[in-house]
Amino acid sequence: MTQVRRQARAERTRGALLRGAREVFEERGFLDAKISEICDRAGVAYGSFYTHFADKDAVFAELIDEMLRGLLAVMRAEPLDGDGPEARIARANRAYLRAYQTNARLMAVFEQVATFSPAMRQTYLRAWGIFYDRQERAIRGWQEAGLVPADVDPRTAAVALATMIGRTAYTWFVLDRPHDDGDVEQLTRLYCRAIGI
Amino acid sequence: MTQVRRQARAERTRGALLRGAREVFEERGFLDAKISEICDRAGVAYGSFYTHFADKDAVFAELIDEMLRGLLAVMRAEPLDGDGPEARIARANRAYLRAYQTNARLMAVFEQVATFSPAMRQTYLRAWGIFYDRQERAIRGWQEAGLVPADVDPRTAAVALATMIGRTAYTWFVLDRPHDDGDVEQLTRLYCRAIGI
Amino acid sequence: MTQVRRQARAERTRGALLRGAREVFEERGFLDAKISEICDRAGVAYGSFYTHFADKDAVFAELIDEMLRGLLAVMRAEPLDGDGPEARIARANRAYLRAYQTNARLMAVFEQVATFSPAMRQTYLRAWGIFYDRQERAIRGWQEAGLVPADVDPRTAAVALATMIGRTAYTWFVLDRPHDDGDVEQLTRLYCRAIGI
Amino acid sequence: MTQVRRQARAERTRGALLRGAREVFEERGFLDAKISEICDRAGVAYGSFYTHFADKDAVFAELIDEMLRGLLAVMRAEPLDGDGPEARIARANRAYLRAYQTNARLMAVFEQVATFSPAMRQTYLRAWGIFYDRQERAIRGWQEAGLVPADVDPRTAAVALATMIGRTAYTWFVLDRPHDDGDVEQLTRLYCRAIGI
DNA sequence: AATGAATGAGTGTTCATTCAT
DNA sequence: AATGAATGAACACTCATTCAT
Repeated sequence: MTQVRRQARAERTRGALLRGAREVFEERGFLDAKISEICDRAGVAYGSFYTHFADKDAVFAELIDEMLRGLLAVMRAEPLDGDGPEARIARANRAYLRAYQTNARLMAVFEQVATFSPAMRQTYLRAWGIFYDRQERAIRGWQEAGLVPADVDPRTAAVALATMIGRTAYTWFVLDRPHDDGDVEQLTRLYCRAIGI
Repeated sequence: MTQVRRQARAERTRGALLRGAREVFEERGFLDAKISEICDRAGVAYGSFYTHFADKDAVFAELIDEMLRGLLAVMRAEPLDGDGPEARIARANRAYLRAYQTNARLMAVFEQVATFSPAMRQTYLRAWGIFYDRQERAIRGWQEAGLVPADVDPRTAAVALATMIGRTAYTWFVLDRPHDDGDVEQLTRLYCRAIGI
Repeated sequence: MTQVRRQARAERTRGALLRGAREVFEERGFLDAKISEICDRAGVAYGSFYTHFADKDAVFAELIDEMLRGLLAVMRAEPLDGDGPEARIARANRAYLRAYQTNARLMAVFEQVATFSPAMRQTYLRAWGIFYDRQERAIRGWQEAGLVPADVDPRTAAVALATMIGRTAYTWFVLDRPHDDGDVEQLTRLYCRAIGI
Repeated sequence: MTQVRRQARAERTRGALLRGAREVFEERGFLDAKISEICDRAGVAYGSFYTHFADKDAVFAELIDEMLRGLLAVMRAEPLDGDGPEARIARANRAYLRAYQTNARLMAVFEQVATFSPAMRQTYLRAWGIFYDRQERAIRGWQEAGLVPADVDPRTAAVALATMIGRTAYTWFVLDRPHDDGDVEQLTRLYCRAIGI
């Protein structure tokens, strides 16, 4: 029982630390985030941080994993309006942009860290790999169904168009380029036409 | 003449420093670049750095300005094969990707720094603004000539497609995603189709 | 209890640092005092300095506050020989000079720092203000009691005579002007006569 | 003739440097005075400073010597109102305070530097020695003439009272303690009474 | 588990002074 | 004499991480 209580307490501390870390990373970016401030926000003693995380990179990695899992969940939950490739593409784009916006501040830090941390770059590449694969499979399927012309290379198209969507999200929600809701449809139209739909 | 000789010496030192800085930034990224190493590479005393640059940010900014100017020059020099929108788009993409590749390592650092330095972010946004504007004008012109459908929004399309090309360059040359020469053509085809050409 | 022990350790470190700082400031003056040397004297790691003090100015300020408090305590403890204004003035002068002498080396640094640090200048002015006020009140009291002529302006006299005593202490104990014990009496006689006693 | 012209030119440069130095020292104090700023003010090349002065201390010393000479000249020029010891003391005090005020900003720096530079401290002590001696001689004379009681020790009184005047000047003109013109008379009255006049 | 004091490596920047023209 | 570029020693401060209670 003491065991259980201890674990519960530890879990609470850990959770507080995670929440504090997210706040601090979002406000200051990775480089200017101080462990001491994370502990302050968590209402936890300075040294306790290291009871739960190996180092600064470790909390960050955990936060990103959590965010990425949430992102996929949100995307899966996105409703499909109508059917056919266009509806699917619209859904994927809408879902991605919505999920990105929700996490924009942490996403910004993710992109930042991927820039100088080899480990985080791997995570970044892996996440993109998943998107690329998924879209490649879809395009390939449409192609086999005769909905997409044969001269489209599914892999290249998937990479380029996922990149377009992904970086547009960054441009809109991190760099704050002005945009409006209609732009999401425009984006989908560009995507569809690009692969000949 | 003495005047000139003096300036010449200073110019030489400054140049050496700039070259050393580029090397070091490319090898280590901005954060791990040490002024002392820059000076070593330049064969110049530590303090001389500060004779020519206010600080680390200042050399970096100068390097980026220089690179950006070079990039535009290279792009202007790219030959046009054939005519019509498709040839123009192909040319722009080819030029951009080639120029990016030439400067890939410094570009990577540019993207990194834009991630945490407000000043560099401004430079970054300004540079992209130029590309967006240029492509928007082109699309608008084709639209007026009846070559591009009316339902394409020139601004949104320009931003999205420039982003696609730009981020693909990063993906290929910085993140080292595999790609081959044919992919450039694929990219151009996607671009053209996306705007209905 | 653990709490107490912890605080006790911190208090010990802090005290060692304070003692080390006093030594170093006294030997080298403020400008040539190095944090590293303070830590060496305290037998403490470099970084520990910053666990206890914000910066060099902060330790110094604390040292000065402590010294000033001690100075007032010593002065209050000075015995009064006889009564009447002359005895009181003699006592005050004796006390001040004795207390100054005890702290002469740190006093010298205080005067030095007050010369270029606005914050320390404030402390300096405040401390003098206390002396001025006290002597002004005394003179005013004697004046009301008919012991001091009406044409003496209590404030001006207090400021000028406190200044005389104060700067004489500096001259004797910091600048090492030769002087002997009888000079204290001379000083008191000058003070008394100056205000017509 | 070239010789002469050269010398004249050098003299001009030197003078400009001296004026620039005074400005900068007065504005920033010794520690924050930069050779480069002195040269800027003088409209002279950076390196030329060392053609005329051995180092920063050297210009400062020269400035102080010049100021001290001027101070004595101003004091000698002060008119004597009436005769007798009181008139002489009034004159000396008036003269000193006036001369101090004229040079207050540089005086402040002089006091500052005397605080950490052994050489400047010597100059400081020497200058005060002159004042002490002069006042000691005067008091001794008046004592021999029966104008001052025998129990006054001329040396101690001279040192203490010169100190009073000198530090009051600092207090008024450097530390900006409020004071008015009548205070000069008060000061003189305190001085006179102190020595029994 | 929690606490918070202790640790110490790491580096950008300043600026007086020197020196080659 | 004048110029101004080159030099390099010197140092405070930060903060992630460790560790004794």
